[in-house]
Amino acid sequence: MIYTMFAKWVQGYRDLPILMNQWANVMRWEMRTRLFLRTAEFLWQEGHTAHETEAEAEEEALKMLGVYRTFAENFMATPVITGRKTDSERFAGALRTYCIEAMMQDNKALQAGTSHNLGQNFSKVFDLKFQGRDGTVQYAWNTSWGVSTRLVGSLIMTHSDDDGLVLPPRLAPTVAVIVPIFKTDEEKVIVLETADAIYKELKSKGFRVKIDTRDNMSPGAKYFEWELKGVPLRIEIGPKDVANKTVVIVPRIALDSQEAPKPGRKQKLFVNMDDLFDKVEALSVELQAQLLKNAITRREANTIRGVKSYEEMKEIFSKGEGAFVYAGWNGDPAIEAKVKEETKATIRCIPDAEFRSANAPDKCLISGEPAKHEVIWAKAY
RNA sequence: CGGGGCGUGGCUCAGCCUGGUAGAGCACCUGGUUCGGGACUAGGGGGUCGGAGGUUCGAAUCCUCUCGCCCCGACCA
Repeated sequence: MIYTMFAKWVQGYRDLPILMNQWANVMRWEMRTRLFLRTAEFLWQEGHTAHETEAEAEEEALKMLGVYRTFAENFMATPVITGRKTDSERFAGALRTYCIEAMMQDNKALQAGTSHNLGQNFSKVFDLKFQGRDGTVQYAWNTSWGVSTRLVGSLIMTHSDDDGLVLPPRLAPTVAVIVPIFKTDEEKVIVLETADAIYKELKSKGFRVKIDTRDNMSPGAKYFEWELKGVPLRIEIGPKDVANKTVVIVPRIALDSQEAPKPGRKQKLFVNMDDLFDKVEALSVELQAQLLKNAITRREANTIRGVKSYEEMKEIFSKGEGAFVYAGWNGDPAIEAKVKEETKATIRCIPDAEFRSANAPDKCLISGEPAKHEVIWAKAY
């Protein structure tokens, strides 16, 4: 449909480049579905472009991969590895398929987004031609790229812990929840008045905040409930706080800048009411960064480089879900098939330079032949 | 499509083998005491046991059929 329209719209090089983006619900026949990661119906975003030159298309494909990476890292706090797919994992009609790969907490890999340089494959099928600067008629160069609601799954599986969901502040519908604490009726009046003032102040400054005034629940029960829902910051305010003009802020995850909490405990930060807004803003920024940092640390701790033999790699994948294993590969699809058969691990990508090992292996781990690429092996969702 | 499992108050499940007054925890309602990490206590409401048929004096329980859901495999973003 999109290429049919492209073919009608594009006559000369001045009509290029052209871009169409759409959000659409997609239905797929899936024998086995998995919540968020593989559903029979899902919402996705797909973009398509047509360009005058191959170089321009390549640039676009890489640019969009970068956009996805930025969103994953800066908003979802989910670190990703950018790279290229091998021929066997490449999108059928593409020249090259690029991807962002994330590691979940069970060490399995999840493809979080893709971007394809389609070459002229589609333009030839749909007769998408234009008259070039030199007067000759040429086929356009295409790209396509997409992400889906699978990103929701990756966010959940990257950050959540035994207490429940953990949401990055930049995406959390509620960034902070205020829990008032009181015993007597007199305390209730005072505390609620102050808590409400704080609530209104934060809200008026554009902060996404909620106040939990339910009186049929103990404060502790509320803490657990909001933690379960992944709210990044909790603001506790009780009679003592009102008297001291302070509040207690409890971050959803431990922050490196604060003293480590005792096991089973959470960090409690005593904050002056006067600079509450600045503090809350700073803490949400810090928490956002902490999430990304924790996820990178976890990924690197479960990444294995310098594997000596295929036997060693098989050993790694025989235990639990394994790891990201960096190894040399001779470029032979038969090797991929063999490893998949024997370990269930596949080549997730040929990583970009930034992610390659300092001293990349020069031999294929499986065949012993000279390595064409350093690749990442992992079990995938 | 092949293999396995499950349907019992709102939720999670026990009871079924060996038929005999439908249960527990959570949730809900009322009172009292509580409230800075999931409150306690006393009382209370709520269930055609997925559906149909059969066996039996008697079926949540045994038999037959049927509907729905879940898990595993191949498949796949």
